[in-house]
Amino acid sequence: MKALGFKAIWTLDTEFRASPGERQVPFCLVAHELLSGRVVRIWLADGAAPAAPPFDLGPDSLFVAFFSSAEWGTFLSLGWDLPVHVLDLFVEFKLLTNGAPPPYGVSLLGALRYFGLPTMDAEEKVGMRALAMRGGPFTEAEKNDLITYCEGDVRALDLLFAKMFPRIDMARALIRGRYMKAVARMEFVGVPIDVALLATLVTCWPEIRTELISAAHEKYNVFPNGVFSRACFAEYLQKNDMSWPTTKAGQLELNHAAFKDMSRVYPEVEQLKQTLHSLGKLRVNDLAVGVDGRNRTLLSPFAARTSRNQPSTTKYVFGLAAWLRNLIQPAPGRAIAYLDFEQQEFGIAAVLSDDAAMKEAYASGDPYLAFAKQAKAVPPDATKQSHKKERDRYKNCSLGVQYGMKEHSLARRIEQSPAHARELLDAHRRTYPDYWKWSDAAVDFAMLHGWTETVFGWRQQVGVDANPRSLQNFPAQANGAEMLRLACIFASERGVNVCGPIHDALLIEAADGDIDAAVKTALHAMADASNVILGGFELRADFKVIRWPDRYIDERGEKMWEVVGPLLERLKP
DNA sequence: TCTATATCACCC
DNA sequence: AAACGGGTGATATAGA
Repeated sequence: MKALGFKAIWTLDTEFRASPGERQVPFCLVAHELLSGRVVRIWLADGAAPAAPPFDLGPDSLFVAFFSSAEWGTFLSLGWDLPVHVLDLFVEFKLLTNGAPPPYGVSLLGALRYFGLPTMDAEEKVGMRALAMRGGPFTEAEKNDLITYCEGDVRALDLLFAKMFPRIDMARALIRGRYMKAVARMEFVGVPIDVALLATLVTCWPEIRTELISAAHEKYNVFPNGVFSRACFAEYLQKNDMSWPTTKAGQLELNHAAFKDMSRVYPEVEQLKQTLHSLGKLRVNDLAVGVDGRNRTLLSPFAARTSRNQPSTTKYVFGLAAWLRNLIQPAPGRAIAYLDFEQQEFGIAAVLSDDAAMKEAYASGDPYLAFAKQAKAVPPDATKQSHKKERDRYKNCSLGVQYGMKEHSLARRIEQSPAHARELLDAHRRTYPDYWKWSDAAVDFAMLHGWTETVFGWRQQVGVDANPRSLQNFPAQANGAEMLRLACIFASERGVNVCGPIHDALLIEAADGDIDAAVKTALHAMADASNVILGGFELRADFKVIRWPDRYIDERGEKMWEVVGPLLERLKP
């Protein structure tokens, strides 16, 4: 460990209280310096916390923790700086076992058991967690229990670190650790929410539901108790002599796609389709909003096999249906900006495969229309407006290829014959031969060697039963995740308030007068991230700024607001 | 009655 | 045999 060149190596753990949407309330911290043997135990609640941590946070120290965004959240709550170098054993354990889930899970307990290390009694852990959840005030005995428990996890970390150390690629692990700091900052900032609209939506939704249902019930008679009934719908179909597709299990196919298909044959089910769709998803009760009106939740970094974040889809506003993004609104005097990479996966594939035609298509600014031109399906002077339909087909083909889509699904998607879809896919192979050489080789490599990895070493173990389409998609998606992590790191370290990541995008915030500068810094961060991952190739990024009193508007939500908006106006208290 | 599986919703 | 990648989560149904 001395060979690493650090003057101090601290393992550390903190205890705190976490409530939905709120910042952490710190209780205690224990840290162990491995070279000197020094141990620090600090009570952090009741105003007992020091103004700064009692150790050097500079580049000579390494800080080792497990799921350390929690620790850095505690630091931020205390107004402390964050350390320069972080090694996160959760992330490294996740990496070590990626693609072959470990038998006891990826928690600290699971990792300890994986290596045959002694673990704390699970019951004791549950008890201590309950105590932390309950929160203060604590008796002296309870304080002591929490610190002792915290110290137990630090001792466990010491053992885990020793076991894992030989298998850690330190240079890259430190970048991943750096991301865990960025995660803590994003979780700390959160997404500004229009809490008044949220409250109205929550209060009025039951009534809106009732109105939508009773209108549809009059016509179709399929909501007998205020809920959609399959049996009644079957009756409706029979009475009107309508045939309807079924699932493998023999049930009526009731998803949106089926309704969409069938409403072409039976236009009379159109209204029912819309009603069911509107009723489909309004779950805002779990949205984690703090008393300061900000949406904060665990971002679950590195949760996906491709290393993407995977926050809860009910607690994180960007996981909800797109129309609910209208809830995102900067406070008076503030502004937000949404910045996203343009056609990120297409660009990554073009650069990593070094396919000249594909890179040219990306450089054109409209890769999908460029593809259609390269395939000679449209004239060289075609535009988005003049050849909308063709562009849409080539776009769907481009996107589908990334996921390993075949002619059957593509045909369905573009509502053309399988032969037509086949022709598009063939055109892709003809137009981008080097991409296909590279992509096929990547799949072959993964199957032959049993692993695949990104440019920064995010590796996935690959079994013989692996889905080849998943392997085909891995380079684009996983390198995209690497890129966004770097963008988050650069932006947050350069002082931008990053509210959260959205796979290929960032939401940032600043005072109204500072937002343009913040956008500029964030765009630079994204460009730098692209240059690092793609060896000097800069993907373009797009952005939109939203200033109070405006709110985030997602065009996919317009239709829904046409239905919900007026009802809300009429029903709101 | 509880749990596993299927289906569906939504996101990038 | 299937043929769209990575996910979370709610709900309905089947089976132990």
